[in-house]
Amino acid sequence: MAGIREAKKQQTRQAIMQAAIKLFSEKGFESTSIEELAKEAGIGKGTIYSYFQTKTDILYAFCEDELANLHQELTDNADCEIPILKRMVEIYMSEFHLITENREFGRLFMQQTAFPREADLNQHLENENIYFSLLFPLLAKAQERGELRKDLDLLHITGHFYGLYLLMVSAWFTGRIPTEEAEITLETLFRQALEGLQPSSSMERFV
Amino acid sequence: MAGIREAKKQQTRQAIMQAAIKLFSEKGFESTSIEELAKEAGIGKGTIYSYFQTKTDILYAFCEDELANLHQELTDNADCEIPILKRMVEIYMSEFHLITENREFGRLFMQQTAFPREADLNQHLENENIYFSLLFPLLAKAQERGELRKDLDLLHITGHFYGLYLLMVSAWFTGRIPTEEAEITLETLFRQALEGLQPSSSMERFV
DNA sequence: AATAAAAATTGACCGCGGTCGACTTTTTTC
DNA sequence: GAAAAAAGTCGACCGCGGTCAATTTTTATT
Repeated sequence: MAGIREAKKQQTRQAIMQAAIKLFSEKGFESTSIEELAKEAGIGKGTIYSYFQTKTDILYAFCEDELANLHQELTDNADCEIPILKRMVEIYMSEFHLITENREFGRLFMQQTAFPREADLNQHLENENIYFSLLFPLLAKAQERGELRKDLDLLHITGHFYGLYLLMVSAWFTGRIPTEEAEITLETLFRQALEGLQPSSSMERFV
Repeated sequence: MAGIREAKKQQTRQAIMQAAIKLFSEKGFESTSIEELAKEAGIGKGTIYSYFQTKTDILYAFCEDELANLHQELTDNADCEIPILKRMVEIYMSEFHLITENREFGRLFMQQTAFPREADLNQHLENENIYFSLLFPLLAKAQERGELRKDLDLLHITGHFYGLYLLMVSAWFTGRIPTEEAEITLETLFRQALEGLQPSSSMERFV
């Protein structure tokens, strides 16, 4: 039987993930040692390292699973026709929700996502592409509808929104905004971005 | 003499910083052990921990020194009258320059600045205030000149620019933009922010 | 079924960051 | 200036993340 090994590997990987979810949730990431994790998963310590390169990789694997689910969900009921502002807030807030669920996971994940180690770049770019494939269609449609300027690069627009999201999450971690204000803050920032920071010609009468 | 102890402490602190700059530059942050650092500074390992709480704190202390110098410099020749776009690009690019000088320092610093550990929040907020005291006057003046909308919160405007800066730095770390494109990218993003992502009334003829 | 080759598992081991109680130096008290 | 108190220094020690040579398990070959 040629499949035994493959099947077992998947099983072991799952066992590690399950143990990780359990122990990380119970005692936190830092307080859980690799040895405990291995014991809980019913394997030896060294074996873990033939499934994950580092301890944090285990965490990221979990985060990416969650994120992949989320993106699938978002893609499935992708309604391109609702206003872009509302839609973008919706998308980013659902990601933000994952972060608030476990602050410590979230911190490490954001650190690694925004400013990744050189070694993790490939994996990072993969995730980014998933993102783009979700956002580009939405933004392109919005351009066609006249909600977004057509002379702007889609990449720059995506980046613009993402940058504002980063800022909001950063502000949350530093305690500058509480969880319940996150959404309104993000919406305000996005609206600012759409309308522009400088007085528009049509608004000159107010200035 | 009551001052002996104080003076010595400052001296020792400096010795640690000097040793850190030397060794971190020579062999990198991760490859330098606390024990080596202590030896280079001519003190015992444990003593380091009565000056810095963690190894990374030594790094941050260095970064903050650099940043404080930079901010002093920027405050000194603060010309409030040049266009806000140009001025903001200038300010953020000079900070970005510090980051490019040592990628690894930069990564840790950005990770910690944007998404700080709970324990470091106080220190973080202090730094943020220095920032605000630099930016607020500039932005307020720009509002008066009519370069920025007066109906927007200064905090949100600051955040908006900072968010775009975060995005640009993130894109640099992920290799999406090379060093020489950093400035033009930042300028593009800032201009987008000023003009707005949606078609302005005065531009409707182009749509 | 026997044997060889390949792959996976393991835990003793390493080096590191960080701790802590023992020790030394400085300051205060009288 | 002697003794007590306070502050500072130190390195053996701890637990952890991560490695690797030895071993076991699976697959390929005949």
